[in-house]
Amino acid sequence: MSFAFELLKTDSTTSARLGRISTLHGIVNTPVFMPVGTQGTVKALRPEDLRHCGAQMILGNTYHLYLRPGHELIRTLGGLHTFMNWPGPVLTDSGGFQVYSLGALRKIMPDGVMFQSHIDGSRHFLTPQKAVGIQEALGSDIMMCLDECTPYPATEKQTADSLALTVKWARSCREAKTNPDQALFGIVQGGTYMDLRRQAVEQIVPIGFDGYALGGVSVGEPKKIMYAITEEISPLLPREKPRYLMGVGTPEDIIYAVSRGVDMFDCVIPTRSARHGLLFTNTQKIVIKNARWREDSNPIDETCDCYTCRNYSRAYLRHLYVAGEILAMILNTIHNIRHYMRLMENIRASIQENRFEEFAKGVLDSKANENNF
RNA sequence: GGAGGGGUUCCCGAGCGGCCAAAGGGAGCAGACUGUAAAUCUGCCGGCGGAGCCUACGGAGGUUCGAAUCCUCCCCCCUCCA
Repeated sequence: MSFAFELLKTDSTTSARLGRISTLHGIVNTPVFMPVGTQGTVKALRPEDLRHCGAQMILGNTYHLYLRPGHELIRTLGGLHTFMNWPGPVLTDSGGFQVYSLGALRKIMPDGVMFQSHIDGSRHFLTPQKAVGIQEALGSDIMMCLDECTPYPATEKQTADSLALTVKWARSCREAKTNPDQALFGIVQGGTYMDLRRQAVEQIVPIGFDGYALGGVSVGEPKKIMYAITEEISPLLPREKPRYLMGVGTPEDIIYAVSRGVDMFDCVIPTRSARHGLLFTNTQKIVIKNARWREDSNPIDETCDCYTCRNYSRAYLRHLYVAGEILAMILNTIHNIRHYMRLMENIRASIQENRFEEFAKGVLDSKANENNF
């Protein structure tokens, strides 16, 4: 068993935790933010860009890689790490999010999900067993259970039924797992119903996973609810296992969740926003296409050490974006990912130095000033 | 000199008596994006605080209850023939 989690430190005033995940492909310091690389690539970035930005672990996606190019092909070519030339740790999502996001193209059944491919319309039946099988073929370091990411809004009955399915599938996934070198995480669902969330914990944890995820948040519910779920449920998860808040989030969301004891995050926000021209800084969000940057010779963020900020002006980045140049997406993504990685580095350092609460407050205060821009 | 075609809102371009401040693109301006069907999507885009009014379809007249649309003259542009 090459997967392990070590809890190194817990913050004295909050529930923030400092930890270390060991995998066959390397060490991951937590709290960690994992850039999303759905189709075997973090869009617009080369692996070396990711490394230079400080990325430790990235995501891949079961559903997408199964459809194209096919998990057996990837297995034949040496697994996902080799295939995509990313030697570091990889976490694969199970396709559970696609159960949600491809709502119109799938049918949920007791034993799995009937998907209609968004690529060519062909039909595919994804079961918990298959989801694990695909992820074993991909060779990811952390596999996720197939779940149903319950949509918002959903009635209590719908949510309970959905949760029952997720729990049942979690057991199937656990049983289907054969490779001891790959970790498998369980996922806590339960929508916006706290009782169901607690039940989910009670039912998922005993199955015995290497880590636990909080899923089904950031699907359109009010932020308050997401925070409440995080606050309530995170402490109920086993202390000695990594906690993963799926699909989250904004820098503010991450800081909040870290303060409640969450260790792992992933989100498309930094990468997608970058491609769409929204750039993060400590004090403001920059919509790079805005006319106000037309003649601005400053970098996106004076305090940023990324390749983009060290070499290019806002005016140039605006030009590239407006002109529709590929380089705009590359440079923007490098910046946003580096921004997120620095955020996580700062979070880890502040926990280490027992000043996380102060750090969090500082960041949130400067974020609050965004409204002034 | 002769024959034909054309000048529409920032640009291209439809409209060819009322439903036209004028289709559709583009440009411009702004917004959204949370386990990626996303280099995507949305809104605004003549002026004046709105119902409304004003200014607008090369220019000037005219016909008509009503004109970007019909008529007259003028000014430009393009193609072909001499």
